Amino acid sequence: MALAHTILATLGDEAYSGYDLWKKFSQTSAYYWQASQQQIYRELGKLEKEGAIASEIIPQEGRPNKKLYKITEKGIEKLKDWLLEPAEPMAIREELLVKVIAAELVPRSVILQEIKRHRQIHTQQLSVYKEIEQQKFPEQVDQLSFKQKCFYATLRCGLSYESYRIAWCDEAIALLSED
Amino acid sequence: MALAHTILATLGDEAYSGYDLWKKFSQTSAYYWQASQQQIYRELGKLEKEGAIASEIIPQEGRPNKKLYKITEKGIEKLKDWLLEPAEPMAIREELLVKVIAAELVPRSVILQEIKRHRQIHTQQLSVYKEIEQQKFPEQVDQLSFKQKCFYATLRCGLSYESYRIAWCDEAIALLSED
DNA sequence: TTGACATACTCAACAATTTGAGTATACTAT
DNA sequence: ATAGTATACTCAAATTGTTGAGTATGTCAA
Repeated sequence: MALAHTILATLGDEAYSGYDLWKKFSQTSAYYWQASQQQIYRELGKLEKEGAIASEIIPQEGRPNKKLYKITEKGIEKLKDWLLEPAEPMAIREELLVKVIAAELVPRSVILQEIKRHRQIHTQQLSVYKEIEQQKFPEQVDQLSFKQKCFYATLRCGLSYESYRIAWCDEAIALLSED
Repeated sequence: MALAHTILATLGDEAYSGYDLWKKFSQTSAYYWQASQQQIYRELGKLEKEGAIASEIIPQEGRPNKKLYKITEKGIEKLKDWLLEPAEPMAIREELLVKVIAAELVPRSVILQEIKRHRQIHTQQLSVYKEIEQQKFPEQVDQLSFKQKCFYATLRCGLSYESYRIAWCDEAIALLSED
């Protein structure tokens, strides 16, 4: 599964503690994979057991010690093997659409309000991504390294995802508001 | 969770057997919720246990008997209650993006090939949705009933999702092909 | 006549995800 | 003073999702 591989990919760059990974996941990585704290800790435990990552306890003053994880040779091999396997596009599972399907059971305003709320959330997220784009990628894209381009591609995916969602919300609101 | 509610919403229109639901899910409903046969049968069992749906065994000649499920009053209430609760946009979990993040570990052609393969799958799915749009909604959209408009809105979501994915694949291929 | 495919469903096991509580320390603002 | 927030992690339980086998019958084409 992909959480393990996302962690391995992240640890490929530098060492992280579980907590650091969680923060990174809730911030920058949110646009390609989402995971809770508990999931990350458990996955780290599994990966260490199988030898794909190794930890070192860093004593800290004034705050709890942290366990810093690094990827091992074995982990890099595991990641490479996975990269060579094909992956299927992920299934769509969107609660809002299920609600739209059943919308006739409640007053029309209920579903319209809900779509508007989602539009608002996506607009918010879009502006977060736009901020990141401006901060991290102000230069010409062809000046970037391959690695940076890869990261930029995922950010562009997040950006266009939010734009598509907003456009759909507008279309649906127009369609379902008519009398 | 939404699978139960998707089933309830579907049974709101007419009675279905588990097998019929599965077929409907793999065909028309694929663009808002996906579920396997086993998930559907298990969920039907749970829903019947809690009294949200009721079944009737239909003896058939020449093929196995089927268990037809209908929604109950209790099920309709359950569905309505759920419709009134807000839902959060679903988390993005896209394996392809994890692969893009880790792409530097393998030859560039590996990830480019994979993106092209995904582009092909999305193009295929887009044409399926376009076919459905032409077959089921050739008329003026404002002529449709509210219920039909709701269904159409979900189809439009599927259509624009596939278009967005194809556009992203093109962007990513262009970005990552440069030297 | 054999094998593929469709109908119709059940059972079991496992993997992944979510939810919530719990432990501990330290900093900061009211 | 104390409440909120951040750091840092663990444990348990329930739900949801995937994988694969198993049971039965009927149709259709090679």
